[in-house]
Amino acid sequence: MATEISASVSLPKNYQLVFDVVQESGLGRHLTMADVFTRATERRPGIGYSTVYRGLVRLREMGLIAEIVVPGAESATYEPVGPQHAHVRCIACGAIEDVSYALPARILKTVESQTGFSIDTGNVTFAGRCASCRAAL
Amino acid sequence: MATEISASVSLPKNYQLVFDVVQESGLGRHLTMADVFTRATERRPGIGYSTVYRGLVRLREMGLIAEIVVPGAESATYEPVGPQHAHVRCIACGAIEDVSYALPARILKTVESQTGFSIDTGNVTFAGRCASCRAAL
DNA sequence: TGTGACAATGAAATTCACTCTCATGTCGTA
DNA sequence: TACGACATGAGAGTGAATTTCATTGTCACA
Repeated sequence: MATEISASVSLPKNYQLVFDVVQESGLGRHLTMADVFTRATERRPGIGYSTVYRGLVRLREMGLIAEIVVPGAESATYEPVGPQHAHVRCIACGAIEDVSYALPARILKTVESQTGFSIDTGNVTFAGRCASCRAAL
Repeated sequence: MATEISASVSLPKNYQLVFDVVQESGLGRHLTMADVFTRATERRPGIGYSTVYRGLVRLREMGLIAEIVVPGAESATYEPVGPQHAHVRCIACGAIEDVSYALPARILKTVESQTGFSIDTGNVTFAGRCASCRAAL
C-alpha cells in the first residue's frame, strides 16, 4: 500500500515513512503532528519526534503534503495533497472535514489588483457545528 | 478620541482602555496581543499583561472586537469590528492587510447541505507577496 | 573494502504564545 | 464602616512548535 514517491529523489526512509503515514490516512483525514508521530512509532518503534517533525517540514517544502491551519484548532494538521478544497471545523467537538470548494480564479485577480500583492494561495475555512454535535444539544 | 461604548454596560476602565487601543488602531490595522499590551502600557503604566489579555477575551466575547487567525502568522491579531472582509498576508514580511471580500451566502448554504454542519462563519485568507517585498527581490 | 564528507537521527532543551492561579485591590451599596 | 462582587498584577503553568547537539548512518569514490 505504501505509495512510492515517483521520481529521481531519494527520500530518507524515515521521511518516506512519514509520507506514507500521511498518504495512507487518506483524503479527507487530518492528522496532527502527534497523530503522525504515534502512527510512525507503531511502524518504526524508536523513531524520534524530531525526525517526524523534520519529515513533515521537508515534505511540506517539497509540496508532497499539505499543512492546514484552521482558526480555533489547537494544532496544525496534515493531509495528502489533492484537489483544492476548503475545510470546515466543528466548534463543539473540533472535528475537521473537507469541503469541495475553491475560490474562483477571478477572485485572486481581484485581490491582486486591489492590494498590489501577488497572490499565491487562497484559503477558506468554515466554522459551525457538525450533525452529531447539533443532535446532542 | 476615545470611543465610548454606547450602551448600558459599564466596562471596567482597563477593558475600556483595551477597547480604545484596538479601536484607535483603525480599520485595516492588526495588532497582536503584544502590540496591544505595549500601547496599553504607554497609557497606563503598570497595567498587567493578564488584564490586557482578559480585556481582549471579554471584548471578543462581547463582539466588540474581532480576533483574526491567519495561517503562517506567528500570533493572533485583533481589529475593530467592521464589515465582513478577508485578509491577505505577505509571506515575506508578514504584513497583513484587509481585502474587501466576503463569501457569498449561497456558498454557506452549499457547505451546510454538503457537510451536514450548521455553518456560523466563513473565513478567507490569502497568501502572497506585498508590493514592496516584490520590489525588493 | 576503506574512508571522508555530509545527511539523518534521537533525546532533550528551548522558545513562544497563550492561559490560568492566587493574593490583593477597588468599587458600589447599605 | 462592613460587605460582596468583580477587577487587577505578578508570575507560574501549558502545550505545540522549533532548535541544538552529539551520535549514527549513508553514499560516492578511491
